[in-house]
Amino acid sequence: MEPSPPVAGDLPELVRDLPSWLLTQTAAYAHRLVGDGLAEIGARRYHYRVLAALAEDGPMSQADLGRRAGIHLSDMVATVNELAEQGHVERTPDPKDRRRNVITLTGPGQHQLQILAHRVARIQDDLLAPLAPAEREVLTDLLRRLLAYHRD
Amino acid sequence: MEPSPPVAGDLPELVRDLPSWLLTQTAAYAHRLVGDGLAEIGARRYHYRVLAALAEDGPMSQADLGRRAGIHLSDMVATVNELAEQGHVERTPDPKDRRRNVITLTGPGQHQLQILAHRVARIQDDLLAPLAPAEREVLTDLLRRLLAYHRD
DNA sequence: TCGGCAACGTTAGCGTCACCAACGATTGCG
DNA sequence: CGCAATCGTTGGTGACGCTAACGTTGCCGA
Repeated sequence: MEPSPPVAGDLPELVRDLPSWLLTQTAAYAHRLVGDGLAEIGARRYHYRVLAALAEDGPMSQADLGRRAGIHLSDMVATVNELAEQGHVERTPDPKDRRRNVITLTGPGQHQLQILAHRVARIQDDLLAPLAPAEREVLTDLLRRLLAYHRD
Repeated sequence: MEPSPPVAGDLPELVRDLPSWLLTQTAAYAHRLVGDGLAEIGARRYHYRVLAALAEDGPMSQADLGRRAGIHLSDMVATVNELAEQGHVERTPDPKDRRRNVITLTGPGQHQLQILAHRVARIQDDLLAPLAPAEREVLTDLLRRLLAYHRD
C-alpha cells in the first residue's frame, strides 16, 4: 500500500551521519507510519488535510481549499471526489460564481475528522516513542525553526 | 529537475505542528537541496552513495554494492550505467563467478567522490543554517535515535 | 555426478507525491 | 465589449522505492 522505507541498515560513513540523510530517513518512517495508519481506515493524508482545513475555516471553493491545505489544484479533483463518495464533504456548484464548486464539511465528515485526528495523534506517539517529552519538544522546536527558515 | 517541496506556508492547525508533518516537510527541503546541488554537477544521490561505498569497502559485485549503499538491485543497473558512462566506475565481469559484475572505483571516480562529498557538506551547512552548532548536534542526535528505534 | 535450488543482473512496470500544461467554461476588469 | 484571469478538470511527468519475471550461472546434497 505504502512503499516501505529504505532498508538501509548501515550505510557508508560518508552518508550515515549526514543531517540530510537522517532527516529524509526518519521522514520516510514517519511518512509510512502515517500513510499506513490512515490507510487502515480507508483514508489518505490529503483527506486529513482537507477535512482539517474545512473544519477550521468553513466551506470554501475547491481552489481555496487546495491553497489552504497545501494541495495542488489538479490533485484536489480526486481528493474531493473520494471524500464526497465517502460522504464526508459535499461538492455543490456556487450559484454566485458558476466556475466554482463550494466544498462543505458534512456531519459524518466532522466525525471522520475526529477519528483521523485521534489516529494521527497516536501515530505521533509511536513515531516519537524513544524520546522523552522534553526531547520531543526540543525536536519539534528545532524542526519548526528549520522549516520557517527554508520557507523564506 | 527535482520536484519542489510543498509550498504549504500555513496549513491548518491540526496539521501544522504534527511532528510527522515537520519531519516530512523539512526532509522535503533537505531532499531538494541535496538533489538540486548534485544535479548542478550532473550527479544524483545514488551516485554519491555508490561512490562512497566503493571508496570505503573497495570493489564488489553489483548486488553487494546495492546492499551496501541501500539501493535496490533493480535500480543499480541504471546507477552503475550512469557512473560507468561518466568514467567514475568500471563494470567488469567477474571471472570467478560469471553471474557477477565487479564494480571498481576509478581514479576519476575518487576525484568525483571528493567533489560530491564537498558539495554535500556545504549543503548540510545550508540546511542547518539557522541552528547553532550545539543545536545541530542535538538535532542529529535525536534523529539518530529515532532512526535506530524504528529500524528495529 | 547431476538435479534442483539459490543468487545474479536485467527489464519492465507499479504507486505515491508533487508538479506542469492545456483546455473549456466563466467571470470581471479596463 | 473584449481580453485577461480564474476555476475545475484531464492527462502526463519525474524521482523514488518497490515487485515480478526471466535467463544465466553457481553450488550443494542425494
